[in-house]
Amino acid sequence: MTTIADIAKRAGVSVSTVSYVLSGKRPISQETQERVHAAIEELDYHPYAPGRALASRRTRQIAVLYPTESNGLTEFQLEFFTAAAEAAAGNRYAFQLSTAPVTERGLLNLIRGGAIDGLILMEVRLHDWRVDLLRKHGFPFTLIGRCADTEGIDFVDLDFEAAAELAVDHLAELGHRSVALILGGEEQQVSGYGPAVRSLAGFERALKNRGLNGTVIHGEASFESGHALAHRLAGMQEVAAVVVVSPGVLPGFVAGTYDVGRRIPEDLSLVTMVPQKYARIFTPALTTIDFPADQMGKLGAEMLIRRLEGGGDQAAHVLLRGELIAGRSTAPPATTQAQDAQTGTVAAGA
Amino acid sequence: MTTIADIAKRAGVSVSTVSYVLSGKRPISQETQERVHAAIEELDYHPYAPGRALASRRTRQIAVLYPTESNGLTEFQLEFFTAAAEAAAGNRYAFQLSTAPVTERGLLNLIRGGAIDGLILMEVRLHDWRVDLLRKHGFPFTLIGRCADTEGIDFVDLDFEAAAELAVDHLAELGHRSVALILGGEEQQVSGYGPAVRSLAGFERALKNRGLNGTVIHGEASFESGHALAHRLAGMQEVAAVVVVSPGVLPGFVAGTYDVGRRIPEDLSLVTMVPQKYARIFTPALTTIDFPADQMGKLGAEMLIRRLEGGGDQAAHVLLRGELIAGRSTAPPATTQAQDAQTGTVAAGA
DNA sequence: CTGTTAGCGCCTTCAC
DNA sequence: GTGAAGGCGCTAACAG
Repeated sequence: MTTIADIAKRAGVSVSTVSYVLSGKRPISQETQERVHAAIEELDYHPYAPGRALASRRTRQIAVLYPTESNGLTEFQLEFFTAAAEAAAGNRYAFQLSTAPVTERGLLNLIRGGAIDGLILMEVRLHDWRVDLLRKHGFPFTLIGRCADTEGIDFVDLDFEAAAELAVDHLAELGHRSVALILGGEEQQVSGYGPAVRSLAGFERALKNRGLNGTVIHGEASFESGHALAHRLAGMQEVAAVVVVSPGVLPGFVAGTYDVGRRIPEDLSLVTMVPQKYARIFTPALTTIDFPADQMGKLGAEMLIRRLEGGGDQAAHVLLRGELIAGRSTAPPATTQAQDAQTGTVAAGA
Repeated sequence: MTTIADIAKRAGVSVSTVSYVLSGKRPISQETQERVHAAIEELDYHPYAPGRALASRRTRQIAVLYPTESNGLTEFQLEFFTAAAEAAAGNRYAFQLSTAPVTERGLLNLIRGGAIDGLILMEVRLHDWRVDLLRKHGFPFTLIGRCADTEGIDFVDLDFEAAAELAVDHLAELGHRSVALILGGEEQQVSGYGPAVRSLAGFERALKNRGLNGTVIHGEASFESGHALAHRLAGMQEVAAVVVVSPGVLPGFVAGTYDVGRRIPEDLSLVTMVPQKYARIFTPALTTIDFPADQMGKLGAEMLIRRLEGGGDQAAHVLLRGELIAGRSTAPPATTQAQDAQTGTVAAGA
């Protein structure tokens, strides 16, 4: 194996010079640089990461913690991961996908093991022990979603409160006076799962503002559960408008709705919160509040990396607002034009 | 930071003893082991990966190479990744997702950089330079898909040839005499993309066996392209049965089919090759040949790890066969029973 | 602008 | 069954 010592010898310089040529951390004469680079070419040298990591105490690896048992958003997650991985690669960082360590011991092992420089946390709870632990140990991290106390920590989140309001407004404008909200399991409210808690808050606020009637329904993230919900909703005659927040129930819910003989949008207006790419799979295309998963992945990774590179004196708080894209699942034949547009509001502050 | 030296001192033993207690690579007396473990507890020691990696020349990291520009199967990829990540974690390996290095230089950097022990390759071509390069350098890897010469290399692949036959048989039994096959872009045939090449072969064989007429159509992996294909197919009156191999065209194709006033399955029988979970999203649920993405991810990771651990003297060749799951997209109201079953044939040999 | 050198934390050969 | 010691490849003081 070729090492910098070989390069040094070949180029007639010292090892540190080679190291500095590579890192650029101190000025090296043009001529020396060229000799070193020539040697690197000739000997086909590739820096050896573990050596580097041991000496510098940095691995240029980041990881995303994604608990598998979570209510998989499928399309969303994939876009998120690939965008994050690309952003990482663009900054010459490796991107690691970790599904395992939900235990304190596991997480400790991860951050003390020295294999990664920073972490991206998903599925964050309002009060999340992982956040507390990372903070306590001073380990760099970024949240996808956010906890209650965001003092000094980076996050990028979706504005589910605004999204729920937007959804209700949309349905109200279609003439509905009674709207149902379908969330994930009730334990999500209890455990303070952001999307569940905040969309509920936005929902209630919008109802009040508009003077509408509302019903909140919980369902598990499975096809069967969604299917059952459709049946249940069919029994509630007065409700012909529904907002589905939990993506997991969606396939079953839509299928179930047709199974009970209700058509979308003729008999039931539906607004969802999934990527447009996903919403468009359904027939007819669902109306959705489209959140830019790829932007989140990119931002999440970049925020973390910036912090790792020392640029993160000020915490970055990014709250993305989703845009409502009408499918054919709500109103009389709305626009079906493909549009990839999306908007986001970005705010920085402590 | 706590190191094994600290542990050694605390336990009153030498550093090598601590190391051996941790690795179990040589017999240590019960008593000594206990003292060491006690010290580890008290000092809250966590082994430091880079040190370990530098000394042992192994990182316990594997990576999957996933070219982003590929025709993303979304659902499939996500299931695959998470299953692979879990399998890796189960064997105490970290799982890395790499989207970047399509260049020879990038790949060389990756395998010479020492950051990973082995690679999983996706989107393999019949003649794939990456395979040649890895083979030449003796770097451990596993294929998802397979190349022409699989001598001595591990792979897990889907049997697209059998799948295409199965699809045609199914359609023939429904009474169709003329069947269309929708593939991805034509360049996939040229570049020898396995799924495209092999499903075409199976398609043609099945046509011949059954004495049917066939049409082959290529489309890009985009909504718009799929939409256009539906229009095009509508112009071919005699064809009321179609097999869609490329998942990318599916959403657009289905939407387009409805847009031209054709119903599925009443006016058009459709068989696809996507995960059932995905097929079920469509309304009505699509008939699909369901490949177990999670099994592939698990197997791919495990095969690689087994090889890394020295168990891989014999190359493992795994060819998974998909099961046809009838949705409501083909025949007169077929079974809609949810069934998660799947079968696979496993063959070992050089 | 360049060289010398002492580690980074751990593994493993060699000696006992 | 246990110790001692020499690296693994690279970085970053410290010297000039």
